[in-house]
Order: sequence, then C-alpha cells, then structure tokens
Amino acid sequence: MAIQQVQDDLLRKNYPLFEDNLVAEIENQGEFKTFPANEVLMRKGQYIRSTMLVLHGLIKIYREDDDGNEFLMYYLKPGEACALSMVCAAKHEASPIMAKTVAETEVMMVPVDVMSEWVTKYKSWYLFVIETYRTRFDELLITLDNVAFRSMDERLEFYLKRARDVQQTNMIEISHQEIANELNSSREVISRLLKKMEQKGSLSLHRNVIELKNL
Amino acid sequence: MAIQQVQDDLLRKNYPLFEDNLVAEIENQGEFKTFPANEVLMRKGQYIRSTMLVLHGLIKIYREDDDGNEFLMYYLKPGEACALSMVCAAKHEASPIMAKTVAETEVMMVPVDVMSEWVTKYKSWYLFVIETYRTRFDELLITLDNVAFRSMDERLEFYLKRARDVQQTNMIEISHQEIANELNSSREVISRLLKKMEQKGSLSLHRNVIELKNL
DNA sequence: TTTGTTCTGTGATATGTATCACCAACTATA
DNA sequence: TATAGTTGGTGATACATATCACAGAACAAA
Repeated sequence: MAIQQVQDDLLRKNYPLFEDNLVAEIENQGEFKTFPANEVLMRKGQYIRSTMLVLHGLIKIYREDDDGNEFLMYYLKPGEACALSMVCAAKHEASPIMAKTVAETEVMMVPVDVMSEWVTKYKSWYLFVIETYRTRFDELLITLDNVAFRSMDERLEFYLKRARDVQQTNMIEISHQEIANELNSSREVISRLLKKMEQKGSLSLHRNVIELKNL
Repeated sequence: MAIQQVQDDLLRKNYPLFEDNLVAEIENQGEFKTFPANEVLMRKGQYIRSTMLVLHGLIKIYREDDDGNEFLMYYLKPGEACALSMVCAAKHEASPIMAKTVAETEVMMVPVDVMSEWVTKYKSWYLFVIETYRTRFDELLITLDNVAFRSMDERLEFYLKRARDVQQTNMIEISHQEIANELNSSREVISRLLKKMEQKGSLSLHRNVIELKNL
C-alpha cells in the first residue's frame, strides 16, 4: 500500500468529520512526520510555525517556568491538536509550553498560515478548532483544580489513573523522578507516597515501572 | 437620549470590530441588564442559557470545589466575554465556575442558540469567539503558573497588582478574608503577609482598604 | 567481573502554610 | 448607648512537603 494511502486512512480514521476537500488539502499542504518516544517536539520560547494533528501515538504538553520547574498540563491523543499552537501561531508569540512524545508518534504538521484560511473555507475545520479550544480549556481547568485544591497523594493518584487511561495499560513505565517533575514535587516525596500506596495494595513498584492494581 | 441609543453606543465603543448587522442583531436578541456590585451572576452547577457581553463595570470569574474552597481565575472587563459560558452552553453542561460583579456592571445577555448561528453568519463574531478563547486560555495559564510555582507572598503581590490594574486605583477595597478566599488560603496567613509588606513600605493597611504604594 | 550510573528507599531536618485560640478595634443596628 | 457582628492582629501548634544526606539495588558499559 502506498504511503499516501496509509496517511489518508489515518487522517480519515482519526478526523472522521473532516470534509473530503479538507483532507485533500491537509495531505497537500501538510507534512507527515514520525517521532520516536521521548522526543521534545516543542521547546518553551520557540516560535511556532505549524500545528500538529496527531495521527498515532501520544504527546504530553507541559509548562516550564524560568527556574526549570515544570508540570504536566495534559496529553494529546490521536484525533486531537494543540490549542496553544493555534493561539500562539496566530499571535506570532513564542510557545509558553513544552511538547514531548510519550510513545512513538505520527503527526501531520500543518503550517499556520493555511490554517487560518481553512477556518473560513471549511466548516468542519472551524468546528474542529472551536472544539479543540473547548476540550483543552476543560482539561486545563481540571489540572488547575488539582494543583489548587488537592494534596500530593490525591494528585499522584489522579496522575497515575490518567496515565493508565491514555496509555491503556496498567504497567506505567516511568521513574519516580519523572513523576516528581510532572507534578512539580520532589522524588523523595513521590517515592514515599508510592510506597504507601503499595502497602495499601493499590499498586506494586518495580524499577522504572509502576504496576497499577486496585486503583 | 433614548436608552436604546446609550446601549448602542456602549456596544460600539466596547466591541468596535462588530459589523453593523451584528450590532443590530445583538440589540434585538440580547437583553440589557444592570447588576449592583457584589452580586453573584452565575453559580457553580447552574445551567447556562446565555453568555454575557460586558459593557461597563467588572466581573470576577472564580472556581469553587465541592468543599466550598475557591480561587480567582480572572476578571472580565468591558469588551470581553466569558469563554466558559460559550463552552458550556454549547455542550449543555453545568457551569464549573462562579461569576460575581466587583463593581456595578452593565451587560448584554445573549442567548446561546443565536450565538452559534452568528458564528457562521458574522465573521466578526467568529473572530471574537476565537479571540475570547485565546485570551482566556492565556489568562488561565498565568493563574495556573502562579498556583503551581509561586509561594503565597508572590501570589499575593500578583493578586494586588492585578486588582490595581483592572480597577485602575491604588485603593483596593477588600477584606483580608476575601483575599484569602480568592487565593484559597486563610485569613491569618494573608494578614501576616500584608503586615510584612506594610513594614517594607509597599502598601499601607486600613479597614477594608489596602493602599498600594511602591509595588 | 569490575566500574560507573541510574533508580529507589529512608532517616533527619527545615520551612511554609493551615489551624486554633483569643483579643482588640471598628461598625452597624436595636 | 448598648450590643452584636465584622475585621484585623498575634502567639502557639500541627502538618504536609521540600531538602539534605547517604546507602543499597538494579542495570549498563567496559
């Protein structure tokens, strides 16, 4: 099967509401790219010239402050796009966030200037943009809630559940240090909390892997 | 001068990019309303049937969790609208936020069903909706940064500066308890931090009023 | 196997913030 | 004026989390 055909299938499968003409334009103007796991796709301060339509894999979007502290905002799954790249691209602003692949990921890169054209040209694209803002807004609110109202053990539990949901596995491959970074905490705290959860039987700990049980 | 004329002036002044036809429709379909200061306009859990275009005054949007804890998300000034009411209205979801007037406020209430029509009908409305999502997203990110990375004294300073900016005065009329609520902290902590800032000469404290000086 | 590196576990301690207790000053209302 | 409610000040204490210090276990590379 030709590569073009594979891309076309992926696009139609993950973005079923796009019109035929729009799919054709994305294939013409967009650039198909594959990234390995754990690759930084976007750095803070970088200028954004294109947005990504996720076709396969998983991307995490996180914020970083000037001192290098960070926290996880949300994940991007196939069928989704980064609302922020749309925001910044339109305003010619530097990215306020970081993007990194969690697994091997295939995306379609779409230049920003054609994006704004499409909004008036294709109704399905316009609806997609609005919907993207909506869902990202909702997700950001949930993240904000967690940071503002929940204690670290609750946030850790939420983090693990979300990781399980987006990765669809009970074996979460990650080090305590990485979790600490994504929750803007410290490794010792996370290790101790995980130990407690293991003693309660919610999970069991292995090197670089957390196995979720009754969570 | 007729009331209609006053409303028309307010609309055109605060939303200069709206097309004439759109302004006319807003005046036909919308409902002009005036609220006194400190009135709750929207409660958490309430269903949203209309969005508000702010014409005059100031509204604060804040989040509340199930235990009654809250924190300030951002302010709505004239020329702005609530992105969340657009989100929720479209999804027929209950409001996840609270809205309260800070000062006497005049708004134009627009029913949600006409809103979605206008998006395809008026380009200026579509652009406004997109821009609203954008700015609210940005503001939410800043709030999130503060909660995640900053300590209470920094957050308090940011809070006071923002209050000064949106209200355009150095005399902030508010009790320590209210600030504590909006930062999801406690009165004693806020009082102590304010006292420190007073000793540094950044402000001076009066009953129900904080006078900003070198901040 | 040896060596170096990363990951994890755990005690001791520091710190910021929340909570409790109480009082004083001010304000509104009867 | 008397009284009750609101607002602000301050000490004592509790608690969650961050930080420091160090060690052992697992793994990778030589």
